[in-house]
Formats: sequence, structure tokens, C-alpha cells
Amino acid sequence: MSASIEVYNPMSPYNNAINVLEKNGIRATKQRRVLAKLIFDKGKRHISAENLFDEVKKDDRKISMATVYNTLKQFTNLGLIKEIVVDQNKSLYCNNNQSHYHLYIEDESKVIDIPTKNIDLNIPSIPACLQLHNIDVIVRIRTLKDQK
Amino acid sequence: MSASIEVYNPMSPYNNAINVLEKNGIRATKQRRVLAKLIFDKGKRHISAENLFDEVKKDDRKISMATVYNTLKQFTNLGLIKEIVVDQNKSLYCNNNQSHYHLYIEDESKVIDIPTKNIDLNIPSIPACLQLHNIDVIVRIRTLKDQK
DNA sequence: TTACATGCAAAGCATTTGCAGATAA
DNA sequence: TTATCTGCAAATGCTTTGCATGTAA
Repeated sequence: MSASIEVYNPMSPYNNAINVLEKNGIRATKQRRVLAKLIFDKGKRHISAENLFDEVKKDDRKISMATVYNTLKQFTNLGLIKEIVVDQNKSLYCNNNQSHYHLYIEDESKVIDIPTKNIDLNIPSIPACLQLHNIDVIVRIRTLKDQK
Repeated sequence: MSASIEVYNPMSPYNNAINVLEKNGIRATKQRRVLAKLIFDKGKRHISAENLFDEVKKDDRKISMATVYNTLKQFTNLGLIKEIVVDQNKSLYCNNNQSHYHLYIEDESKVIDIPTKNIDLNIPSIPACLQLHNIDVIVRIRTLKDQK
């Protein structure tokens, strides 16, 4: 899988949350600026819609869940973040733009990135009429006490 | 990953849906018998709760969604079937007891098994206090027309 | 000025739960 | 007989939508 979308790189001094919006031709509204900053200017992490909502509130800014969801979906469609469906009713979003897989600690609802180079994935070729969209690898881990 | 749960093998003449129940020490109620038959006696396939519900109804049997979900969860905990969370609000259950991964055709909500031997997966070792529960590999495919 | 974004509240949807009545062993 | 299961209906939790209002350019 090597779809090469130009993605915002949090390490580059020439980028920042604001021009993520500009570069992608979406209006730089107050809410989107706040969200972009939280998503792209805090290093690699995994974020849920609720996390984001809370962080914005803690910052004393006004936002609604609908806007958080709209924006997450928009950023996802633009390829700026990636949705990880770890469980029924639990989506996390990932701002790591390097190719990687996920280690999911089930009892903590916590996700850790595994660099692709540590996983050797060799999938069979697919017919020309189909397009590879994404490969999710979720390695699910639980602590020993937690066996049901 | 080599957790070796004794799993019902649909190919064996010495097994059938009914003794899946006996073997696992769960009461052979009418509903569970019907469900077990639909799940284990129809070859490899991917089934949703709703599918099952409809199939039971079509068979002129009485069942409720609650029972379908209870039973699916129970069979999953026993390791008899495997839950695949393909999307938010969409779980499929898989009665293939061989180790394998999944190809998910997004626009058709269809899943195809990929035998493990076709994917070369080499994950890093995990700490002793943690237990590998499961590795999900979902290769997501969409038809070319379907690019958003 | 106006196309687009926001926010509320309501709707949606798959799944879970509480509980009274039914049933397998 | 009794522990367990079923089925209904209501509750849940996340996410989406409709629509009136607000706002960036």
C-alpha cells in the first residue's frame, strides 16, 4: 500500500495546524483552527471525538459534538488522520502519518503504534477493478488477569 | 498466535451443531439449537446478527434479537466463532476456525477470508505480563468508482 | 453578499439490559 | 424444582442529520 497523499508533517517548522486548513482548501473557522491545533500540534497520539471535545472545553472554547465529528470525518477523508475502529462503538483517530499498525491494549482502551517495518505483511494481489483502500492490522492485547 | 481452543470442526462427521452445545456445557435450548445449526452446519461464511435473525424467522421459528446477540456473544467467548468489527456499528461473525485474515469489500459489506499462509505477519514480541489475544488483519478494498 | 459552517436537538442504529415469565435438566 | 434462558421493551452510547442561525472571505 503506497498511496501517497501529501500529509501534514508535525515535525516540519514550515507547517502548522493553521496551514493544514489552507493547504486543503477548507475554511479556517474558529472551531477548525482549535481542533487542528489539538490534532496536529501535540505530537503523535490517538484521540477520540470525546477527548477532543473535552480538550476544547477545558480550553474555554465553545464547540459542539456535531462539529467535532464533522471535522474528524473531513480530516479523515482528506487523509490527514486515520480512523481506527478498535471496538464496536469506539473509534479513535490517529495523527501519525507514517505507515504503521496498531497494538491495542483492550482493558485500557489504549493504542500504541507499531512501525510497519516491524510487521512483515505480504498480501496477495487484488484484481485491477478493485482498489486497495487500507490495511488495518490491530494486534489485540489483554493483561493476564483479564481472561474471560 | 497459537491459542489452541478446541473448536468445532464442521467437516467432521462426529460433530454437529447440537453437540457443539453439549461439548461446551451450555443448555441445548430450542433457540440455541436453531442458531448453532445455522452457524455451524452451513459451511464457512460470515454472518451478522440480523442475517441470523432473518434466517431463523424464514425457517418459521420464533426468536428475538436479544437471544441472537446473547448467543453470538456466548459462542464468541467460547471461541467457537470470531467477531469481525468491520465498521462502526457493523459486526460480522465468522465460523471459520482456521487461522486467517479478512478482505473486506467496503461497498458490498462483504468479507472474504484470506488464509494466513498468504500473509506474512511478524509482530514484535510482547512483555510477559501481557497476553496476545488476537490479531485482526482487515484488508479494505473498494471498487474504483467508489473513491470519495 | 453568500456559500459554507456551526450548534442544537432530535433521529438513527446496532447492541445491551432489566425483568417477568418460560423452560431444560 | 430451580437455575438458567428467553423475549419484550426500554435504555445505551456513539454518531449522524435537519435546520435555523452565524460567519469567513
